[in-house]
Amino acid sequence: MPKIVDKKQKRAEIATAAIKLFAQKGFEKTTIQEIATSAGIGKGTIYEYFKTKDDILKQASEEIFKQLEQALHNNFNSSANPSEQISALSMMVLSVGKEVEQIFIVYLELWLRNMRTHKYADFMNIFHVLLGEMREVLANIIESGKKTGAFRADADSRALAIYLLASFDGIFMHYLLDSSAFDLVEVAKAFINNFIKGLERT
Amino acid sequence: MPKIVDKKQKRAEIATAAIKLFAQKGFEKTTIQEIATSAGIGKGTIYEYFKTKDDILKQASEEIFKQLEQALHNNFNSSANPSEQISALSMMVLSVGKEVEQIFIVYLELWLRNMRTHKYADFMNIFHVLLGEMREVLANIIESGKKTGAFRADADSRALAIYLLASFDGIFMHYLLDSSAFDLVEVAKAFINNFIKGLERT
Amino acid sequence: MPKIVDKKQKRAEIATAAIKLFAQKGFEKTTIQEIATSAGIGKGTIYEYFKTKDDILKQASEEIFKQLEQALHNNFNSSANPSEQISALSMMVLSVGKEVEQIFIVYLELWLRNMRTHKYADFMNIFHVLLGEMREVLANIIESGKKTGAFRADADSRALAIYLLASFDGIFMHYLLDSSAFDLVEVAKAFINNFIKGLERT
Amino acid sequence: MPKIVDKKQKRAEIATAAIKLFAQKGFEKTTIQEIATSAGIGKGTIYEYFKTKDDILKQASEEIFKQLEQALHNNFNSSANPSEQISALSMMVLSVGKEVEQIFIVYLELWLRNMRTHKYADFMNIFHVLLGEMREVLANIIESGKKTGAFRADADSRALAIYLLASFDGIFMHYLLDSSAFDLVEVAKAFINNFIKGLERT
DNA sequence: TATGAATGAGGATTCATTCAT
DNA sequence: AATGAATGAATCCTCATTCAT
Repeated sequence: MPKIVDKKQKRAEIATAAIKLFAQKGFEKTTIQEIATSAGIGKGTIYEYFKTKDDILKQASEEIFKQLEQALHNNFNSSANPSEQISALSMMVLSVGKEVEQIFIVYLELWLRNMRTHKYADFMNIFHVLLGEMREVLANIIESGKKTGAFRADADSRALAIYLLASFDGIFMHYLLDSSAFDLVEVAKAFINNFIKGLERT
Repeated sequence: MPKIVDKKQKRAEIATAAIKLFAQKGFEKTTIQEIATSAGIGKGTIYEYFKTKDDILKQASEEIFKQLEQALHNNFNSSANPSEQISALSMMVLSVGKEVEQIFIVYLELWLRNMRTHKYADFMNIFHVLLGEMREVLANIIESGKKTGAFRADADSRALAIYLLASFDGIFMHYLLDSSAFDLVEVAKAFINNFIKGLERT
Repeated sequence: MPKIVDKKQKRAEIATAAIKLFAQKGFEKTTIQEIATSAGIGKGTIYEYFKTKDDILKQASEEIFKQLEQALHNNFNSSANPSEQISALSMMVLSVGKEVEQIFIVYLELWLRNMRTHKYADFMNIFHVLLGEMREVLANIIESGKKTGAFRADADSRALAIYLLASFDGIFMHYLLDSSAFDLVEVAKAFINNFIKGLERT
Repeated sequence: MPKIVDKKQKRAEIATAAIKLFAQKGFEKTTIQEIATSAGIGKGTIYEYFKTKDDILKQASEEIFKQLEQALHNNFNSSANPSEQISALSMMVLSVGKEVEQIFIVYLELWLRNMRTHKYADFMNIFHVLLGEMREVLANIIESGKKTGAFRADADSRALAIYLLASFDGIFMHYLLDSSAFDLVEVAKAFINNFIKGLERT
């Protein structure tokens, strides 16, 4: 009887090794040999777990979205008032910190790929749903603020939610290009604070 | 020196052809042959104008930043009050429209490349400067608003400028992935409006 | 030694599975995995019965010649006069029918392999002997016809035997390429009949 | 301006080099590198002339049929009486000699490939036509013999033509497997002579 | 100057074979 | 004995780059 292996686990392990490399060098520039070496296995073994190189990217992206989702669900507790909730949610998203940097870079590459094909390929769907959910959550918070009278009644909650979420990608992108240019948390705090101020009734 | 101009012009032409392809397929997946064909010249001729494939990307990125810069400088006239200036600047950046979509995709790929190397390679420097300038312009507008008393005195103008500019990339990125999900201008207007509201004294 | 028989039997079973695949896809294009799957066993198990992939081909060819031989010996009964014997032998060879088509294709591939190496490798020896025997049998029939005065005295029995046997491969080959082009038995009958006519004294 | 090359000629040259190797080692076992080396060019250059490895086989087979056709058309002159014509045609086919041995081996491999796919792929079509023509020519000769009263009126000219042509492949196949076993021309002469005797009226 | 023919380094993928269980 | 996980040698093919014309 052959060695018993948790195929799923091993797939995930390889994907993790791949993500690191994809982040460092990009998908195209990363070779199967490098992934194998990084995963501590033989080149051929990769093909026991993945059909093609693209398949690795697919698995890797699933890994990524799983992590993103987890990071979000773990950290967010919807206590407090709408203003605080927005602030908390924003900080949470942006403070995921170093461990997600790599993830974000691959995430950006995936984004790019999907931009080009102009359709949500496999994996991107997962994210599409996640993004939709987050927009909803955020819009609801704003709506609830409007209901309590804390926020302007004329605020377009969906539009604001969409843009605010998008802005997270933007600031992260700018931050990762040159992290010495500014302090991410500080800048974000100032901005989110201003965003909330814009919402609040006076 | 009758050929000098020609050479420069041809470089630009080739770069333009390249940008289109880079946007469609990505840098790695675009072949020299394709660029040559698209530019209507022979494969070997490319090397009369560019040292390497990377060199084409460099020229392409210069082309891109030239266009971005032009788009910005052309449209922006610093009339009116700070609030209106912010609004105008924002709309201008975001309303560049279809012709810049391709540019943006390549711009994103360049961003990704520089994220990975963790240093501003050649071409990126140009952008670094441009970004710095824009941050400065925006921060100054906010500062001037503070001076006139229109804006909160405690507003961190640099932080807000940094984040607002970054947010443009974010929303554009989200928009280009799925342009049917929302109306870019509408969403941006609502958000910028809120941003200004957050700044204004009450 | 209870396992000995099993082992032999299993070898034969695997070889049978292999022959089917070799006929369909050719030896090179058939993978060990496919043979294993087709035989209903694990890939590794193949190597309990065969040293290498070539070894399977060897066994398969033995299987093939065993079948060919059996088909011949079963059907041939040397009754009647020389003319009838030739006719019967010919028809027997050619009427083996559908079940041997697969066999013939692999047989042809084996032939090709041995043509290339310009030596009778292992398995081919068996056939070499079989071919020799058949030539002998056929030549003897002709000789006996000459002795009884039924056949021309100047007939070169060995040459005719060699060629006639070879012609069976030729017509089978043509038939298998496009079995709709002609009726094998009908064509063969006409030809063999003419062959015998050529032999008979007038 | 680049080197001017007769692409067609070079394709043929490479195909010729390939045929030699295909005959020696078989298509599957012949590597692109080997073909390139044998053709005295670089591995990559092959792909300037052929899309894939299969494409080389296709070109090679065209080369082969061109040669076969030429060999036949060059040598056959329809003089003399039907008996002599048959004799001449047969000898011609079989006496093509050494230079066609290689060709024949590849021809056999092509045959095998097409047997498997059960359809005439590209190249095989050419041969199909050639075979049809030859059957026609041969059948016509027999028919003309029947008309002059030299041959039996009841001879099935088409069947005999089909089989006789097929027999050429058979005897060649046997001869090439072990050319020391018999003298091809001698054996063929005896056989063809007998074939004609079978046809002739008595 | 312009070109495309030539090239080989490089990379994805396949698969026979080994071996630990 | 039976198995399939692991492996790397081997191979096809791509493509940036060079260079002769």
